Amino acid sequence: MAIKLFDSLTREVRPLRIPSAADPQDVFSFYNCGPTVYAPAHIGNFRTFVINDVLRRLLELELGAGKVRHVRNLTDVDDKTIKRSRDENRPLGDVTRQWTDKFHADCAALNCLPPHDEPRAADPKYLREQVNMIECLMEKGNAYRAADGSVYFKVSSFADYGRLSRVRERELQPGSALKALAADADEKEDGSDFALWKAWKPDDGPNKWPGPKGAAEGRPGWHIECSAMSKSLLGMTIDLHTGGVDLLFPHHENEIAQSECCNGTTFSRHWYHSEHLLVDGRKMSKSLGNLYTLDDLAAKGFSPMALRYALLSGHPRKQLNFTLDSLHAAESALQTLRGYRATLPDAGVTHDVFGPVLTALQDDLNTPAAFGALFTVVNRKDGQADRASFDRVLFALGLKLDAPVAPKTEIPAEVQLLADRRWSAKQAKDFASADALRKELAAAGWSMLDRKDGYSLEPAKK
RNA sequence: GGCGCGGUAGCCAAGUGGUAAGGCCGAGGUCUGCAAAACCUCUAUGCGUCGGUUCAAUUCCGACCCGCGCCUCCA
Repeated sequence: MAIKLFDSLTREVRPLRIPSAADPQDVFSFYNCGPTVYAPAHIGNFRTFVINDVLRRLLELELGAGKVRHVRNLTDVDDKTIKRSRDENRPLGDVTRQWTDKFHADCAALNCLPPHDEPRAADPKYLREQVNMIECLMEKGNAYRAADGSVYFKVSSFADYGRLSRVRERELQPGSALKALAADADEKEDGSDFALWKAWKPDDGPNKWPGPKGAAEGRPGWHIECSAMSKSLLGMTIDLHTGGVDLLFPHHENEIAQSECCNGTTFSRHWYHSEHLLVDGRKMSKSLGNLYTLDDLAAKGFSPMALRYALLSGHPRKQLNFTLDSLHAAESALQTLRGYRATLPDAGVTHDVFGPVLTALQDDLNTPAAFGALFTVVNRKDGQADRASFDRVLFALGLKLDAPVAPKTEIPAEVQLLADRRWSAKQAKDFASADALRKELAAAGWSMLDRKDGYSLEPAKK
């Protein structure tokens, strides 16, 4: 069964290309715009990466692991990374390595499969590719050198510009957007042109590289990295390009312009954009102070797997309002799945009762419907399910059901004493005292869990 | 102002022209001395408002109200 996915360009749900099974060279090429590594990624970033991870997993299940090539880039040279390096007075490479490592650790915690390639924009190999592409655009008359040695893409040279975001149908809000347009208007021939290469400025410090022929030393613009790295690793036409909705314009619009002008062929057969995660009903932002990282949630006692579940609990193409409540719900739901899995026989069932879960995912990545289908089977408890088929859908969703690591909490001596006294009272069948002591423990913030042969203490749940 | 998305039970969230999946919370029960866990049962005559089309609308159409996003380097 083919995977169907909404295509942002044609605005319809349509099947993804199926590579030829007979041709081992024919693989499904999938490029996902990655993070800028200058700070920890926030949970909104991870919504996109988790959704893309489910897509990757689904493709592997559908086509076979060897038939999918997944690339996700790292933006490690841009205004923000350079600013960080300047502010902290350390080399750009140190800064980006630190945050790349953190990103990888967070992805691993969220059980995201590593992409097959993870190219970096500042990698000399890919800097060369970017410069090549800019030179190609200059030769073809799609780009020009500005007075300061920067190079800009000439938007008017590409007739198809704006097809993805339908930017031509929009009218700019006077005041806000127009101001931004004016920022570097001196250097551009036209306000809508965008930078391919940025000439070095003192603020850039030591971060500069030889530019395209005729241009000044400097660094690549943001958009060109994806065009160049995608071409280098996946070829001129790829099967699928994804990212968050905010990348639709201008980033992806500009990528199309660069790639199609340089290569003379279709850039991507399919475009997919996941919607934003909101917090408190608003987009996350530093200025609103509603930005969470994985570490913030860990500090509140939530597991990364609960976040993964919560991020998938809304339809990927709809805004999802994140709340701490949704994390509580996710922890409980995961616990239910854990208990259920323990009841399953290893194998030996003739038909796959979890088919509807995968069907929901294949239908435009409907993750909430997939969870619904999953729990419908779980609740049936008709003995028809086996562990192998359950694990298959868990793989698709990327859910790991390891027992959560209980945070080690020091038990205060007085709490331990109360617990010991209660245990003794219980053994002596002095239930009145035992109950009173349980209340004292609760007041101290502890729950005492009785077993036949002893007890354990846990911090009381809220 | 332009472009786009959304409003479904206490919270979250699928879905369909023919009478509302699922998760969480909550309630009752079984089991435990009690508690916890586990398991069982229950929980929207209703899908923003008002009209229209239809045998039938939450689902289609129109108007309106409310919320959110994007509009040149934010996933």
